[in-house]
Amino acid sequence: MARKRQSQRVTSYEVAKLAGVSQATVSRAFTAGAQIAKDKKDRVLAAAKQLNYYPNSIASSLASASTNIIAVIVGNLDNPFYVESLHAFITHLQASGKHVLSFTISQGKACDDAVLEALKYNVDAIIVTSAPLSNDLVSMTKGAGIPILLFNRSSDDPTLLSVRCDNFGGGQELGKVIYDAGARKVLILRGDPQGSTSRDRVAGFRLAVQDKAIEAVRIEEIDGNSSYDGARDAIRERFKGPNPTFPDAIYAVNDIMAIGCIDELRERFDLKFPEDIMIVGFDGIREGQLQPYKLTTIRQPINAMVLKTLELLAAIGDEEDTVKADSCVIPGRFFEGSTVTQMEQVGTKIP
Amino acid sequence: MARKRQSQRVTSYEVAKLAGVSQATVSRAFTAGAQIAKDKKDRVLAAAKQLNYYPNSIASSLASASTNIIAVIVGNLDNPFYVESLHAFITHLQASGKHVLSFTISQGKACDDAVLEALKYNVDAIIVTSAPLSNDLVSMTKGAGIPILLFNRSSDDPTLLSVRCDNFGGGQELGKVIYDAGARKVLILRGDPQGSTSRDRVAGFRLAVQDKAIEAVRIEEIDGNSSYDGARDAIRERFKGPNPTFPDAIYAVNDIMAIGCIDELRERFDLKFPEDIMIVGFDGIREGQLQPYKLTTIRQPINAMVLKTLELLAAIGDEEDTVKADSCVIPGRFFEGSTVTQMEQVGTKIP
DNA sequence: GCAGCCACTGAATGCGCATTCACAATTTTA
DNA sequence: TAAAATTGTGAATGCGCATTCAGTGGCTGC
Repeated sequence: MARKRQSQRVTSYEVAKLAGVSQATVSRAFTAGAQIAKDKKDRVLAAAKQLNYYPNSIASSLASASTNIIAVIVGNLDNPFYVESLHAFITHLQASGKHVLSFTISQGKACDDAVLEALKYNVDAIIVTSAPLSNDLVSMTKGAGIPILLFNRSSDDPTLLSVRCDNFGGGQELGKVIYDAGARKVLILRGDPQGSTSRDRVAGFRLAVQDKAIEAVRIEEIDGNSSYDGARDAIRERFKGPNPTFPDAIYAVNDIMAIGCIDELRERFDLKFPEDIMIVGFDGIREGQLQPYKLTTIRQPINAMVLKTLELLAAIGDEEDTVKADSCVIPGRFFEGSTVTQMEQVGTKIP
Repeated sequence: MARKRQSQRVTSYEVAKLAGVSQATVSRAFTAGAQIAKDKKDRVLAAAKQLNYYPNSIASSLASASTNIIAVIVGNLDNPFYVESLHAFITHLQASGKHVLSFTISQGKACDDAVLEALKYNVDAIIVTSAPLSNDLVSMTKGAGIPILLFNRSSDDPTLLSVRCDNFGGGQELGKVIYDAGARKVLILRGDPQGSTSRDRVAGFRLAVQDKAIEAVRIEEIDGNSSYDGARDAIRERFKGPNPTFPDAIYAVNDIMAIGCIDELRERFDLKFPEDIMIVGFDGIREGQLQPYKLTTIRQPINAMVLKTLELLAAIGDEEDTVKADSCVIPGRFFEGSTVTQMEQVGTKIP
């Protein structure tokens, strides 16, 4: 049934016949940098245009063992951060003649199935953004010689390359900001408890506020499931009952949860930010910068991270294993919104 | 250089040898519904597992002329509506064993390049969400026998299948709501002036408010580029200068522009919705339902639209051209937010 | 007991292209 | 001018699998 298609498609043999050359020459005409005389190439291209021929990438992939397809596995498209990342990957890969095979994983599931599918298609590389990965699969990708890269997460496996933001450093910076703004009672909204990202962001924050031994900071941690709804639920649960007491500040380890917090606290308690309570997020998603939020956060340099990832990919292609894993932590950038109380600038100017 | 990979990969011949069968039998073991005895199949699968074999989909695609890949071309990932659509496509296609090759098109560009790339990969179908398409390309897809479907847009070409929301009807409904709420001076924020979507939504709206001959409605139209920033710019421009006068209501033909309007008007004039000015959007994106917006809108049934699209795809596979194009307009659903003045309910209950 | 049928299997072939190899047609060098 | 290097080309081959075709063996029914 699907069979008729192949007869409809023009092949390089037909072009070769029309152009009066061999099929090999047609192939060369469409291969950048191939050895072919200019006049023949022109003749081939003219014949190809006349017949409406375009190369069959599938056949080409089979013959050359390179598909020009990159698999991008996205953990959670409900989080705009991953949407923006996927967008950046598609845009940049498209610009360099590659293609993106997209997979999504529902929250909390392993991405093993997606990786396996990607392997079947012999993709040139696999990029995993969040989502856990089993060791078996990693060894299968190694067996297949297909590079696999982690984006925005790290792994205990040191042979796995990963590109991520400096989550620890970013957390630290936010901790400092929150402390300097005077918060001494802080609620931390964690994301995925398994994930390295949430863990690092919390650890950096804690270090920063505990460093300041001048005055103790009381910290409480709850889980927000890395999602808007999860955050709202967690906040609702935490502050249920009559007359809840609020912390001085909330640190949500990603922006989408911070937004959930704000919405929930505004709706139920009509709280003002930062007057009643301060809040910071992490990621720098567009939604956080909408006028009703103006969230103070650490902006992840998505573009730089994506470019770095693609750079690594290219490097792997060149010389197998010479890539240093430590070069792949990129600093985030503090974004001053209006959800943290402004202190007098003098203090922060001390070198 | 990329060459070594192929030697690493286990092939069906090796599995065949280990299992003591022919390669053809291995192929059958991995083909659902193929004629193969149970014991042989078990033996093959065991051997495959032992060798870590998995079929090469590229080779399989070449041999069978079906890739199980669907190209999804997304016009504008800055608009959350398209993000949600892409997400839905990926999720549903993944569930049925298909794969998504994603392309994005920058605003206003034609999607010809992406279509051509998709053709090269011999995809099973091409889905285009927004973005214009040249006639040449359409005929090429026909020549290649690859179905092409429009999502959320229509075309003058009647042979092109398209699935979309009832934009005209939705616009009409919003017009009615706005009129009934008492608005007599309305500003319409158009999207892409070329696109059928914006046009239909405006036309329906106009019909509804002009229908009510009781009292004339003054309508003004400006362009918002279908984007958040575009809407903010348009609003800023429109209401610059001292003491601008505002309309009773704004109709943004999509939610993301409505949000841009709200942000701009809040920030510069501290307007309240719906007290100072009413506003409605179209799409029903998640952002519009955040607590600070609660946008009144028409929600596009993305899931239903996506499922319908995939259904059409399946139908095309079965029996060439028997698909009726008119069955593909799906009604949207009015979502009552809090950006339109509530009227007493009595009036609306009149049959 | 034999024709006929069915379920299954393996050998062979081709999908469309890239690539290797050998060779012809140049051009360069000795 | 002969030899060597260079460039360009076509024939042949294989990438890994699905599929067709021609069986083989077991079964049923008469």
